[in-house]
Amino acid sequence: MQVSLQALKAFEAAARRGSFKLAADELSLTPTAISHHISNLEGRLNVNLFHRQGRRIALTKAGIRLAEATSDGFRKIENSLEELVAVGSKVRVTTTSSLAAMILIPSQNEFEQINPGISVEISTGESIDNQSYTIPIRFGDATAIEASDIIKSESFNVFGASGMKPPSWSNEPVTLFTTEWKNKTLPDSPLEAWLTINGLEGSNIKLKKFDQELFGIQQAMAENVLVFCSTTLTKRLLEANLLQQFGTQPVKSDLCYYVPNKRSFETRSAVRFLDWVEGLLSP
Amino acid sequence: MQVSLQALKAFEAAARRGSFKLAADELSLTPTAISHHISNLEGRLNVNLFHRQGRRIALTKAGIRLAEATSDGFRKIENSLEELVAVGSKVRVTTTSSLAAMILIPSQNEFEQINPGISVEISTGESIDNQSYTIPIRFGDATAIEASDIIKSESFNVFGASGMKPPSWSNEPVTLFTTEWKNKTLPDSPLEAWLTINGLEGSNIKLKKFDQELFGIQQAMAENVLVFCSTTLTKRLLEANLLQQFGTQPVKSDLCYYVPNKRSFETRSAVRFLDWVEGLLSP
DNA sequence: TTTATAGATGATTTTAACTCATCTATACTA
DNA sequence: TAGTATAGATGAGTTAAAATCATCTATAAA
Repeated sequence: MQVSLQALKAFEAAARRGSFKLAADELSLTPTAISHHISNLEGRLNVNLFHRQGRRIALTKAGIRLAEATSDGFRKIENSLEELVAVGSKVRVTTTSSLAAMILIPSQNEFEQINPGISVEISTGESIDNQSYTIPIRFGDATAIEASDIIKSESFNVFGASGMKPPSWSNEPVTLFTTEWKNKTLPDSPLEAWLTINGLEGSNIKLKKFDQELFGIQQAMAENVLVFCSTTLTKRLLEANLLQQFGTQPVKSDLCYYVPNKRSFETRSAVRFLDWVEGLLSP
Repeated sequence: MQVSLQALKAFEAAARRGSFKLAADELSLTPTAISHHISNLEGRLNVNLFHRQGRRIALTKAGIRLAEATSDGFRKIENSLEELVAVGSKVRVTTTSSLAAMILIPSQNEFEQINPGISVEISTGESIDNQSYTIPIRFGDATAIEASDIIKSESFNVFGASGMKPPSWSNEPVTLFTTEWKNKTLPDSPLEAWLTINGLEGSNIKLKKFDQELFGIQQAMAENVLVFCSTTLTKRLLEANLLQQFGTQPVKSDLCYYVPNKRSFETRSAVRFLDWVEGLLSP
């Protein structure tokens, strides 16, 4: 096409505003630039687009036609751009209650301060809005998931509130909170393996099961009871000295946090956010 | 808008062709230019538009969305431009049979040779196609028409084939062809005024009336008879020595050729054609 | 009439766009 | 499984398009 797009943009603005000066203001140009663009356009098309009566201008019939097409065309493009800019400056994450409440939400502010211009929106539950461009961080079976999608493989250990005395596994019965996933297809939390590793198979343990790790951890802290749970979720609480470990060895599990098709997230904000979350969760 | 339209054009082509190189060929640019444009775009939008796997590229979800919008938008604009270019390179004229046959069609070729790139289409009759952008050259009452719309005011005179002897008005009866317009609202052809001016009021004249000047002129030439008609239509035939005058004075009339809203024709081809027609008809 | 404003026009300057040279990764070929 | 050709990325340098400035004209408002 032998005409310049900028000339068309100038024309579109001038046609819409009915004035070269107003068009110039809108596009942050001088009226001279608009005038040059339009006369260039008219020359190339061999068609007058404006009637000029001294300082007054009015669209010709041909100008009206072209103005309709350019307005529609540019509006379509601009709408799409605005949408993309909005998408590019916002990260929407949906994940489990536990990861959201114990890791993401407490760290959200830090991320936003390091990355001005990116706002983060965290939601939990059954994908509240099914909009695209929302990053799901799911909890699942690492053996069934593409390795490149995994953000963090889960290890488990026993934790207690920071003031607690170390438990004596051999003597009295010990109350231990643990989690039984609502989703039965998930691997169980690896309590047996943990007991084996730590030589505690025969201990007298009274289990209480929660369906989300979050609740078990909070309840354990409130009641001064032990909880068997993810090392990921407890990382912050350990660092803040609200939880403690008791010299036991953590045990690896087949559970993990992952993002389906992680590489397909194309906004740079999303990539940056995911990199940051991986850093947050790595030891 | 903070992104360049040229970058969007480059993106649109690359998205449509699925290759920077092909896009570059299409836009007569180097692949480097496309690459720069697209990475500029991605940077400004904070969104990746293509997945790159080495030398293979594929649109991201965001890229697909933007590609749809840009393709639609640019196509809309380009269609309109093509239409305007077509309109700008063609002049369509509709006029009376007489003007068409005796002036415009014989001169059409000359105009097209002086103005390469402009093609002329001449039609007669009741506006064969009511399309816009067709210039009507009408025959009408000069007293009822905007002065600026008039192309040529009509004068009338008596003509005969070039071999004829001058008529002797006073002696024998003279046969004279003349025109009676089908359209009764038009002023009559000014035969009375012409006789007065030339001092021939009492002559013995046998009138034969045609409803188009063209027919009267052609018939008069064929039968070696005099015809009272427009000086405009006979101009070419006089110059070609196919018709002659006999020393009589022409008489002005209220008839004229005109173009309704002449100034509203905005293609430069149309303006040039009308200027040329005026030149053609001026003495 | 005077003044202020919008636009046209031509020369000059600035900036954005394009290319060139170089490099990397991948696909094709032998 | 090198060897070659091709697509694209990257940074520096060049060019051409686009913007401005200065000047001028026509019109609307005061």
